[in-house]
Formats: sequence, C-alpha cells, structure tokens
Amino acid sequence: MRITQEADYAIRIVCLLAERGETVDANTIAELCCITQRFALKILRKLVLGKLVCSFKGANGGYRLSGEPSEITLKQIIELIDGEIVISRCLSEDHLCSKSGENKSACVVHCVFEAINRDVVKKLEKVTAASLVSPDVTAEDIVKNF
Amino acid sequence: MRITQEADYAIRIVCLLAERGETVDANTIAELCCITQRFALKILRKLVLGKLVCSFKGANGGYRLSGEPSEITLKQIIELIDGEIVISRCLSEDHLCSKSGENKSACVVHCVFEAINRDVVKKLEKVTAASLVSPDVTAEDIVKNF
DNA sequence: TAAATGTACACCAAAAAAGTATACATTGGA
DNA sequence: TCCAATGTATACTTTTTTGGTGTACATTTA
Repeated sequence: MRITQEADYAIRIVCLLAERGETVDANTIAELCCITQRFALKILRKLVLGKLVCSFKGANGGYRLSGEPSEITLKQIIELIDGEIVISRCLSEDHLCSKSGENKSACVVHCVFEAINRDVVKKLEKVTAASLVSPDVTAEDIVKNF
Repeated sequence: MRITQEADYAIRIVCLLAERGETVDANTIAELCCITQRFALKILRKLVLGKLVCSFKGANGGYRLSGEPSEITLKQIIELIDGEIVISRCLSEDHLCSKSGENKSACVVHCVFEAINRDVVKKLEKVTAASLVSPDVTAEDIVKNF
C-alpha cells in the first residue's frame, strides 16, 4: 500500500459524518477536517461514487453516510481512495518482481509479502467507523481485537 | 511503507550473495537479478554503506555478504533502501494527519495504524536471508512462524 | 601499466500524490 | 420565478517519489 494522505482525509471525513449522523455541507467538512474545500470536494466525490456517502444538492444540501457506521471499515475507505491495498508493488500488477526470478528465494519473498499483506488487510477490515468514533471504545480495545 | 522495486531488487541481490557465499562482481549480479548494471551498482553502493555487503576493488573484485545470512533480515534490507517502514505517511514525519485533529477518532486511527505497522515490522524482522535461500525451508514454514 | 573492477556524484524522466481551476447543474427559499 | 447555496464534472498544475542513467575517477592485480 502506502496509505495516502488522501485516504487519511477520507477516514477523517467518514468519522465526522459518523459522529454527526446528519447532513453536513462540504465547507463545514473541509473546515473541521482541516482540508481545503476543493480537495474535500474531490474526496467526497469518490466517497459518493463508492456509495459510502450520499449527497444532496441545492441549498441546505450536503453529505451524510449512506449506511450504518458499524458497517463501514477502514479497508473499505482506503480501498475506495487508494485502490487495492498492497505493501509492495510486486503484489499487484503483473509487475516484474522477485517472483519472476528463476531461483527459490524469489518466490519465497513474494509469498512472505502476500502473507503479511493479507494480515494487514484483515486488520483493517476489523476496524469500523462506529468503533473509531464511539466514546466507549479505546484504541487499545480495537487493537486488542486484532 | 510501500516496499519499493529497489528494495525488492536489493533483497534479490542479498539472496544471491547468500546462496553463492563468495565474491560476485556487479555485472554478474545485475545479469542474474535482471537489473541494469548501473542500477545494480547504485543498490550495491547502499548495501555496502549499510554494512550488509562488503566490496573489493580492482580486477577480480566484486561483492559478498559481510555477515552471516542468518543475521540479515528483510527488515534490515528494506529499511536500508527505503528508509523507515511506515504503512501511512502520517506515521513518520511530523506530518499533519488525523492525529492532529481535535476529535477522538483522529488519534484512534493513528494508534490503529501504529499497531498494524509494528506488526508488519515484527514479521519482516523474523525473515532472514538464510531462511529465504535454504532449500529446507518453505514459504509456509516462514509464514507459520509469524 | 593497462584492463578489470568498484566509487562518487550529479543528472534525468516517468509516475504518483496532492492540490487547484473553471464551468456547469440542481434545488430551496425569498 | 429567480437567485443564492449548494453539489458535479472534468481537466489542469505542482510537488514528491521512484526508477534509472552518465561521466569522470580511483584502485587493484595480472
């Protein structure tokens, strides 16, 4: 992977909407999440296209989560923004990598990366927007659950 | 992170040197690892500066591992080439990130990333060059050990 | 002493990430 | 009804990272 700045912003936005539970306009979102309004709009667009968020046009318009915070995971948000989560370029793509070598170690390295990657994704799947914003759930609670 | 192509090449090179156990010149390394000679030289330079590999000048010169393959880990190689291993930019740097928000979820996200990151690094530390090239150790064996 | 090596350091180009600009469409309320 | 407040669409720009190259030089050994 490399979880980008943009994905990080998207997570903030989703958390904000989860906390509010009501329609919030792009300006307010941008301000509260410390993002420029333009960039927030771009990210919000992706969230809308990815069905995590729904939007309302016109005066008093804005955005809100389209589903339950408990149904939205970090994995979903990150993949929506950054695409497939891969710790090493050679795991995605038909990219030339260690795997393509003819020696044993090459393939083994690839397999190790795959195993680590699977584990990371599994952990990101376990973290929901609901748990992130719940005052009753601490970071330790979430991490213990891994 | 994002384990770069360059780090992947570096791993291949270290594995090759571990297998050979003798001095190998840059041309041969480049050819066997499917890298251009120039780029291989650049990577080798980093490996030498990082003390993982030692070099010999002049005719019949070349490179070989400076230590035991069992003492070299994937973590070491990757950090030498790519720098600190971080799954999200906001984990390194004093970079503005979710952490900087004033709300609870912001910090929690950061903590979750840190936990996942620690785990990835721990796994990469467990994989040695020796295990990667040993014919007696399969990828499954390594992964089981995680 | 020349050929086979590695060293140093600067440069370049493509891709990805991060962010901005412009013009437009829809809606709700005065 | 019409205009201000909103979101939409699409394309552009800038910065950073990645991946790679070029040139000139230093060392060693046959």
